[in-house]
Amino acid sequence: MAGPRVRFAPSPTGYFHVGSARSALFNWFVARHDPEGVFILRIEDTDESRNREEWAEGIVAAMSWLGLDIDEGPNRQSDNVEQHAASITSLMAGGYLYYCDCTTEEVAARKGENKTPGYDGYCRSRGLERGSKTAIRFKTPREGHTIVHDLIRGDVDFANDTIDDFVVAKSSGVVLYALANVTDDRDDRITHVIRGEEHLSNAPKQILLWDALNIVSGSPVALPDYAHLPLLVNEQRKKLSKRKDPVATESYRDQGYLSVAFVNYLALLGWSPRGEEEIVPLATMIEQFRLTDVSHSPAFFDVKKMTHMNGEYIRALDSERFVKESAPWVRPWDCQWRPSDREPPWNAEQFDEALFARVAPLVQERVATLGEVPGLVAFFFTEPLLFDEAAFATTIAQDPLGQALLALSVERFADATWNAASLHQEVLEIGEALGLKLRKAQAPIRCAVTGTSVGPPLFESLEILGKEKSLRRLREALNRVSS
RNA sequence: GGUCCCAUCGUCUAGUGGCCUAGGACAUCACCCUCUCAAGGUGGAGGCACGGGUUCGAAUCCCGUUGGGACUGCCA
Repeated sequence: MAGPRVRFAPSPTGYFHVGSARSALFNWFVARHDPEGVFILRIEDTDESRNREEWAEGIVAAMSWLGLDIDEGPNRQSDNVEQHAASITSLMAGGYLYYCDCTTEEVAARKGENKTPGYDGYCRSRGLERGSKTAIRFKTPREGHTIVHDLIRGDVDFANDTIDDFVVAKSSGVVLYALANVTDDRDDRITHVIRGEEHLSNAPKQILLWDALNIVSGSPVALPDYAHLPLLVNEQRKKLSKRKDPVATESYRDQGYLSVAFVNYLALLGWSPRGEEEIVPLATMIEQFRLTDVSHSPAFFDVKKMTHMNGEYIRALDSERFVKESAPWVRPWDCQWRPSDREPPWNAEQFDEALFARVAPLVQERVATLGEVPGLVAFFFTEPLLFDEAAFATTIAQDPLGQALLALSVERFADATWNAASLHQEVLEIGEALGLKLRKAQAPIRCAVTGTSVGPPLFESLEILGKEKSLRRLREALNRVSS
């Protein structure tokens, strides 16, 4: 028996929605779970306003970043317009469709108090011919029920009389989603339709179309299994909105989320691996994933939790890999891909790759996203130093003891052996001389040398920065007080 | 309004009639570690929406209530 054939069928927009990413991932899981599974990408671009070339490229790029490799495609729905038209022709011939010239206003006006949902079927028996203003509607059966066999939710029962005679083709001739999608799914021999829950109410219409097509085409295709994924919601428990919520996958990439962490987190939204551990290898997810295990209720997209997981993934990288992954943020100029609007505060001349490699281990365990890396190492590469004025004021400017400590440090550092261990010892002693614990004694030096009160371990940083530069900064900080 | 979906800690979830005094993770609080900040360690607080059934026994099954949500386009 052949494996499952699944498709991810996004409509192009300006970015890749995280909800789409999750749908794509679950489809991909189903395909990869079976050695013979096939994952198809079909871009549904039939709406004229949604067919910009770069948008489709964005989808492919985002999926490639996520590691969701495609077996067939990307296919364009717009390449299938002939098949869509053929569906219309045969369905019309079979008596399943009719022309309708009602305007939106007329439909609404006639609806009135009527109990019938949506369109009331006014044109069904008018025997209209094709015209420039005629849309095409489906003759939804008035009797009976349509059952959606949903792998996640079980059987969902829709009474046919609650479904209106929906439009399958616009007056312009363009075939609409419901039919275009079904036609393509039939042609692609899709076995599992896995998509967001917002499509659940489309399912009975599509099943009706599928069955009708089976009859008129003379070549029946087995109905696919359906699986409607729980929605991704915001804090207000509403479907993630492109307006109000940060939903662009690309922006998470820009911020420095690792794709493996992103995927792992996404998988946890509506599904969970066996056992107590949530951070699991991709292969484990693929192996354990079952559509029937997907949860029924909406899931909140919790960036905080994802950030924590990303931190764990970053810390688990070996140092060399961390340096490599950080490249787009620390030396974007020689990277193929670079985050948008995130230039580091230094230029190619100031940056020193070897030096960065030495400090990398110090920052690796301190960041949750790669986008935080430049901020932590900026003092190594920028000149002049950028000061956190509040920190400068409390640790140096307004603290005579801090100034005394800096002065003493300048003296003693001049003859010090320049490595972290002995610098540590020096500062310990300088502090003692002034009656300061190391905690207090390191603060002014840190601020003078790095410009802030927080950062990588100080003594290692001094060692790497070098004696000359460190001493110069200590003096400059002192000078800064008087000016 | 109509149709449909959903309901375990603040959040994501484990749980498929007895193993549940409900487990884990994030967030949160306390303490430990500590040159700052993190990370890490230990511990704490925190949940089965409500009401009826069924059953010897229900977070788990049924019904109802309440509450949330999706859809209701000549968009997908």
